[in-house]
Amino acid sequence: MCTGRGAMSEQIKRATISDVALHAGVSRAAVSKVLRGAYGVSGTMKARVEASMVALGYRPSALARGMRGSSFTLGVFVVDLQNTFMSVLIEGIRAEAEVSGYQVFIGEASRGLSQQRQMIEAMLDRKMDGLLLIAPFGTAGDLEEIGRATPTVVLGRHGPGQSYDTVASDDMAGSALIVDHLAALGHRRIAHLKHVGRENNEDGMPQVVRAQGYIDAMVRNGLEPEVDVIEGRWHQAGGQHASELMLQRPHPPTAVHAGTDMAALGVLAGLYEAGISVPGDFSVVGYDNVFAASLPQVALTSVDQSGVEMGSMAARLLVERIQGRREPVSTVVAPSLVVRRTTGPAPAGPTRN
Amino acid sequence: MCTGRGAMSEQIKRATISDVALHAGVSRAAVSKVLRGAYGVSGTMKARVEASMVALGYRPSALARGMRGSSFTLGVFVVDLQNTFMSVLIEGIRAEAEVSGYQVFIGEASRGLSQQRQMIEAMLDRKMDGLLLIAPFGTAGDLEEIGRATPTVVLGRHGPGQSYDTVASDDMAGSALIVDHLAALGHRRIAHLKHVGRENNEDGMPQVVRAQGYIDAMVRNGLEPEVDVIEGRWHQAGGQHASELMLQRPHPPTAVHAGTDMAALGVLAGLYEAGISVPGDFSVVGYDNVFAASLPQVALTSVDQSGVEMGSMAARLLVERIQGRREPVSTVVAPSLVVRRTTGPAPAGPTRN
DNA sequence: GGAAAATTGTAGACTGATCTACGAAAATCC
DNA sequence: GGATTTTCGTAGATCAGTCTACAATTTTCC
Repeated sequence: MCTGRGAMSEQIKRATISDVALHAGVSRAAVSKVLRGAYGVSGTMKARVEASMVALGYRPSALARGMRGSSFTLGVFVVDLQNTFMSVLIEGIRAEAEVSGYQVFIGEASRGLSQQRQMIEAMLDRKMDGLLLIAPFGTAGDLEEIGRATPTVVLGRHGPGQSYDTVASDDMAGSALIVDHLAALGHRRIAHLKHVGRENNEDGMPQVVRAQGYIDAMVRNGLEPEVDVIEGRWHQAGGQHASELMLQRPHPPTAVHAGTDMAALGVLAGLYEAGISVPGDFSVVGYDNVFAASLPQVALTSVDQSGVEMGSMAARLLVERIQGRREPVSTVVAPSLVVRRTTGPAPAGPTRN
Repeated sequence: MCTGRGAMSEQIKRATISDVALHAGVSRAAVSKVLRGAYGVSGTMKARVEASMVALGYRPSALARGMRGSSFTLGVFVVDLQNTFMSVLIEGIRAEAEVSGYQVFIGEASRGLSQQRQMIEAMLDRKMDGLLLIAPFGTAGDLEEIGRATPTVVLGRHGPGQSYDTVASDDMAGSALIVDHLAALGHRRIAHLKHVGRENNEDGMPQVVRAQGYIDAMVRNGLEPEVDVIEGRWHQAGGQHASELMLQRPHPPTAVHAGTDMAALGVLAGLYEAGISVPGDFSVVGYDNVFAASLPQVALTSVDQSGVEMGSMAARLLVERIQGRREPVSTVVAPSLVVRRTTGPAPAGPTRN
């Protein structure tokens, strides 16, 4: 194993709890008590043990601690790291987890339900104390099962669940903000891109709620006859494809609620290539307020979900759940509209419809 | 602990190796052998044990396995998840790790060296089998120490290291591609944004190599007198600030090698606000070829580092190292230039100079 | 056909912590 | 001042696996 290169590449063995006990002249149990801040330690002993810990550069093995107690680890499950909104959520999670003494590890699974299941099992295999699932695939039943196995908070899906908590943006209100904004600008033919996944288990998924919110708001604005839901996929290519569909209509819409910034960026790309002026001829609204939306060349009007707060809220709920809460909590965070330069007055056209 | 809500919320206990042994009527050691594919198992017993595993829905605890053997976990350390280039690298890592049977967990630490150290210690505490550090902070000495503690591959820093492997883009060649491209377009006053971090331990950091590559290429193109290195930070705000600095010059450059796409996006934002036309009056080149660069509204000319290959290469090296390799390997991946619409012919101006 | 070698399975120590049970010493009570 | 309670510390089981040493077979060899 050890090559003949001399002693410099020796692996330095980590100090264990036994080493500390030996060094301090106490029992392993005593060191463990100091470590956990448990009852039954005198000030003298505590000081002595802590001095030994420092002297030996001791750090407890999270692995071994996890065997009996908790592993002080939270698992964040993410479907797509490319979406920068995820990292905003994660920032909120991390900040909150830090104050509670938990480490956060992120696992990604972009390729569907089976990969997701594998990733979550991997987290359970490592006895993570709690799971944060960001916009996971699967039915509510799948999530219930996970929630029964370990403390779980689901981000980005509307609850309530039986065995897990949820934190979501108020997608109903978000859609209303968008439609009202466009209607106030004089738009009537306002389309909506609805995401349709491969599996059809869409209970509580944002796409369902946003679509419903869109329809409700259209009705409320007296635009029921103009309701126009285009089904597709919420990524850039999906948005680009949708823009082609819209332009092919005999009577194309003048504005679109794209459902997601990624899709909105695709729509903008499609319109750009078709030579349609934004917002002169067409207004586009996204959802998530990702980084790219704020670029001045893009200046996408979008709905902001205050991701950092959602993240820290979720982490807080998770810690509560780890500490024993059983009643499910379902939280909704109010979104806000960020108006930029992809929305403008409806183009002057035939005034009657 | 259990509230009076009935039996439905019972935690289902996981099957352990003992449960499987009991069910199959063999010893725990035998089950362990089957699990590890170790020598000394008859076909009959193997089949029987595997049947029991399936029957009980058994999954080994990665935690317990890690106590003696390996934890089958790779830790990916990331400085900034907002940068979408990271997720491209991670995709490559994950794909390669999967075939070797390792799980990948990502840890982020955006707030400097001490947070980074904490994160890496957390990974060591969990006995991860190997570490992939993406563009970490710290001196080469810090990295050597980590490499001595556990198998380590560093991404995005130029090697070689003693105790760890490196995978980096050939930043020298990348800078040359940029300068040659701009020079061919007739630009002479080509500036470069150099990142300057808080700590000054920049051995092998991309900013150093890219700056040197820029200078070399300028000299090679006979533009030595025009060398113009602007120091700042490689994020959007840094780029925006740099654009102001450049425009304030008595004799402003006509093109910039921004060092990074994030910085380039900031430069573009600054130029946009100043009403400077791109590429009519000014050409901008980034580095990384992130998602936002490909948006048609942005269309940033950039250097592509083929992140997926870099990621899988790094993972491959890490697995080799885990399997016992000691000699450090230092790899450099060739970059390529993606020409889009932020670069164009140099503006016609005073021909002398 | 008996010695040597290979195969197959088990016992039990070990990993590094937690945590219950218990004994000894000190503090409090009446 | 003896009984009771509290405080402080230890022994040793436990978590869920791995892995070495060894015993009991079975196979191979000459």
